[in-house]
Amino acid sequence: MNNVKVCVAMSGGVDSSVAAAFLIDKGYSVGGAIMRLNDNDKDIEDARAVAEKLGIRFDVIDCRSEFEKYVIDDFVKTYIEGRTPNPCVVCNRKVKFGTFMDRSLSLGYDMTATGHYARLENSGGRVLLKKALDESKDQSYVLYGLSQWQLSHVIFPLGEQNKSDVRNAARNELLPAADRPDSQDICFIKDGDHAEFIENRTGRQFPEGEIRLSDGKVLGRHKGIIRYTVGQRRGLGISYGQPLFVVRKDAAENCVILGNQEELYRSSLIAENVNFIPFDTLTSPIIVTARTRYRQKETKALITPIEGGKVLVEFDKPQKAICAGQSVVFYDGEYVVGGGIIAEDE
RNA sequence: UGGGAUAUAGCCAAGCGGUAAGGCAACGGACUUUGACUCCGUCAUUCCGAUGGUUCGAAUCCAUCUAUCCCAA
Repeated sequence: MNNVKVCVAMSGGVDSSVAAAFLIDKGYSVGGAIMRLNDNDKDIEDARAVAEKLGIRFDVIDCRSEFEKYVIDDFVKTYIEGRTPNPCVVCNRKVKFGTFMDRSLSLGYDMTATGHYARLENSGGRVLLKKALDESKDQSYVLYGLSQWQLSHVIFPLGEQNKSDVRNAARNELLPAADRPDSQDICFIKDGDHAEFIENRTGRQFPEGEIRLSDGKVLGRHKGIIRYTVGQRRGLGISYGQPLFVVRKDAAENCVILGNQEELYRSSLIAENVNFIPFDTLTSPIIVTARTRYRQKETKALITPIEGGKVLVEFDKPQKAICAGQSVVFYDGEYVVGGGIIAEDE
């Protein structure tokens, strides 16, 4: 038994539900709360049902304005600039472990727990972030942006678990969420059409433009630059004898540039909005392993601090389809060293 | 309207008398708390521009027509 009061961030899904159940079993004083991010009540009612089943307190914390301000506006802005955002990274840093956590703590809780697959370790006065034991479910990539204060108020009950164990636990506990499918896609875009979402939100239309080959030859027309992302192959509608990929987007010229697979490789990039976990600031170059997208195998890289608080990342082996707006995350073995948002490739 | 060439799925293309390769695109699925990538599957059974003919059998040979391209006028 302990008297630590933990607020579990409930989503109505399997992971957060089982996380709550685990903490109850461990003797924590557990309550639940859900972020209200939109006007849809479905998830809220699902989460409430889980909380009732578990017999715990349940609160709804309204995060709509912060979610719009930090996540959706950034998402839209980044796309308009011709880059490809990762809203989950921003949401975790600003909303889930920001607004939501602050408000849950102000309800009287000591800690916040989530259903993320990742681990924490106290060491030398800092809280370190580690990959999940089950690397196939590891979600440390989307958590690199958390501050020490945030990490020191977080519990990840599922960090040592396998997904199948979690599902079985949900069934054993007869949790309503047991067979709910894993979440995927952008939570605030229902039909998967992010371009339509951006057009509706901004009231703007993003005009057609040229699709060019990297040598300048015009191959066809695109349907609005926000519909494409670097590395994309499908949906281009261009038949060329070999597969073509988006190698670059030119927002100023409103054109999409295509090339073959080889043209997708870059050996370095510059990251901004960087955050580090084991230390506050990168003062000298260090060797890490790095990934430039979620669920990618890491590659050895040298990271060097440069002006403006940015970091130069130089890879051992060229990386495919480095995409501005996505996050690069640094690791040291199973520890997350930090990460940042890709500003440009070189 | 002299000569030559080519006509195979949305695009490129193999096939050279024995019953339609492959690539690209597209579509479907898997994977995935972002966008992508990747992987798996589907995609010419009134048929190989059209119509006739030769043959046991033709996209493959022959004839005619049509279309397109090139050269020459």
